[in-house]
Amino acid sequence: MDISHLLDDLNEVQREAVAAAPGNMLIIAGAGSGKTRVLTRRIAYLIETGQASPLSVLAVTFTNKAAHEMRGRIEKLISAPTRGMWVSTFHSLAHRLLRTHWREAGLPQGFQILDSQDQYRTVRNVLKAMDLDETRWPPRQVQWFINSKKDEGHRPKHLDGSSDAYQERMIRIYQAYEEACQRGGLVDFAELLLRAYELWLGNEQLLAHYQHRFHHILVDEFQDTNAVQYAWLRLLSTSDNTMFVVGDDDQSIYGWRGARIENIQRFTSDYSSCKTLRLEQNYRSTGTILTAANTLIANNDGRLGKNLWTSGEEGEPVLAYNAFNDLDEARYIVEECRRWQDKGCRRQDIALLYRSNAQSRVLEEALIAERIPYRVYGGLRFFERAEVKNAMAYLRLMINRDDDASFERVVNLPTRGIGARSLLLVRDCASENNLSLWAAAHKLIDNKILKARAANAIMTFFTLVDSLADAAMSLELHEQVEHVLAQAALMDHYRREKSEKAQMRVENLEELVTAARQFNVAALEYDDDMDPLSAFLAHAALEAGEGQADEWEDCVQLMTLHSAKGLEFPVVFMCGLEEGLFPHQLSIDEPGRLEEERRLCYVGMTRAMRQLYMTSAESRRLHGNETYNQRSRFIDEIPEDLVNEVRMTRQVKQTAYASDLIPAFDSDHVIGGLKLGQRVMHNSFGEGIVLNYEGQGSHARVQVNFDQLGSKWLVLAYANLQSL
DNA sequence: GCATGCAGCACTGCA
DNA sequence: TGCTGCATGC
Repeated sequence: MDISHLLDDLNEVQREAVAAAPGNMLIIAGAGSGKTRVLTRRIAYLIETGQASPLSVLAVTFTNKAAHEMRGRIEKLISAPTRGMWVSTFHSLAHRLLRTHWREAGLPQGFQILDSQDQYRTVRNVLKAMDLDETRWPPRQVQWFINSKKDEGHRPKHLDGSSDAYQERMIRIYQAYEEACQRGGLVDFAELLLRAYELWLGNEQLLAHYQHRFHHILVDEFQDTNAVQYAWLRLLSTSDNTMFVVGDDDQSIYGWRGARIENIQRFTSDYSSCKTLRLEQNYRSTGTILTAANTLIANNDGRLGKNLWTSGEEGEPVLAYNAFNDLDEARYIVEECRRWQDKGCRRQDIALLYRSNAQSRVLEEALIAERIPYRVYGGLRFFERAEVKNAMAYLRLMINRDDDASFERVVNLPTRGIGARSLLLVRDCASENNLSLWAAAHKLIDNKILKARAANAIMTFFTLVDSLADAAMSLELHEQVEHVLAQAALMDHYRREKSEKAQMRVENLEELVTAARQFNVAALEYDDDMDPLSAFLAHAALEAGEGQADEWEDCVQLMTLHSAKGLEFPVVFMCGLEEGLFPHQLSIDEPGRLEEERRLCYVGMTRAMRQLYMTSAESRRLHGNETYNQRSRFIDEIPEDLVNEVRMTRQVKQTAYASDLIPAFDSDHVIGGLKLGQRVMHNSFGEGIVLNYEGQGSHARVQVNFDQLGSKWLVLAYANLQSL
């Protein structure tokens, strides 16, 4: 078999990795160093040289995007069909195992996945049932506690709360939450992984089967594995099979999700025969961008050490723009987008990256105003929209009547006369008798505890769900969805609603039918006989609906820095580089978390191929109120000679904030010799920047954001400001 | 039981 | 800013 096409265009280290003799390997792969290429070529090499059959390959990644891309690339490389080869994310892998071995895993056959929204609601219900005050036991905190324990592999029974009353109570809540999930046949994201691990741990035969099957285990983004994932991989690997793991400690950005960067170091000691290779040649970015990123990341301690280099051109300096507010920042960015576009750059080659989703709005508004098409990744995704989740709740109940999360969602939607009082009875009955809500409601009706009216209403609901499930037998997937929308009167419900969003909701429901029609069970790689509806529900929970509509239209790309990982763009704007926003306020005081922010910055910078922009704003409207922040330390950590400060070229023409406070002004307008955005000096407050003004003559006041003291309004006549 | 309006609150990132 | 819970009136 000719394998030259797999090796010819690789550099020396890449080739060494791809064609290495069997054995455990750790590849430290810098950003843009051809990591995915090495991984896919390695798989193709193993198969084409006859060392592996597709059946014996297990390749794991973290995101669906990466998994799809990997499979696609492998398919192009090899002649054999890739069927039977497992290429997927940790979560869908775990899900698949649990589906196949639901009995051994102690789950009902129709178990459903809880996304974090569902999990939050479930936690709240548990707190309610335990009669705990939400202000003392914030559901978010409880949720975080549960997830972090699961990520560590701890069940309530493993935890000791005897020394700490708070801890003790948290453990009891965790316990109660687990019982609620078990009752409802519900599995959250962390549970998928933990259960899959326990499934193998407690089942030698089963484990042996998979150990025997997967001779070649390949892991992407290894730095993002958490304790359970690592333990799971450890279980699977024996002396007979080999691990090929690829990672970059500098790109570990999921510590908050339990990822353990030290798993990389551990790997080399746990697998003593392991060979380590470093991919340091970068094929993506200009020399300037790489040096800037390298210098930045050098501020972190305890790195494995790595220096990216390129044989390509030096390129342009990083452009830094310090806007005087977020609107000005957005205006600058959009203007630059326009310039690139005019120069012939495709819109999809431009990415606007930000730390948190809330930042997208101002950018979107500016793009809309300039009529530049854009696409936002992440944020509220398709399958997370309320109306879509409601429809999905009916579908889930059809498969699993005990799904309490779904029951709560739609038992009275559209309203059918089941009010808070009746539901309270149902919930009480459920927790007293350890029943699901569905079963508890049945019991209440059988025992004639509910009033006739409420009982009838609930009966209507029962009949509806049962008949939907019956009808589903003979319908195609998308017809099932249509049937639900019609029979449960969801479509009518939203058609009647007269809010502005109603139209949108109706369209989303129509889109859901389309999504069901296009959904291809084969795409999920389930070779067992999972029914299409179950597969669709799992797909919705695990894939939240990225890649809906418009994917191919030429659009400017907007996304968080986290979701940009693994992607590359010729032109990248990193927005909102301000202390408190990036690095985020919640991470600033802890060295470990600050370093993770810095790695996130590193990830962002290394997305850029040709031109990198880093923008910031003196003031910003966030969550409804104005904040004033210093420019991010990350910009200062880049060598000055690699950065070009863009000076403000023009003032904003108008502002969209409270227009009653801020009069419109034109660019030539000068107040008392000062302009907006101008730096000034005050005798006692020090230096600052003019943000705003109001009034005229002797009443004129200016708002100045002082570097040390923050923002103040000053009467111009007394302030004695010196312009700088 | 249900629709509506308002006050209070929270809010990083993701499968 | 946007969601949630609660009070209100029907």
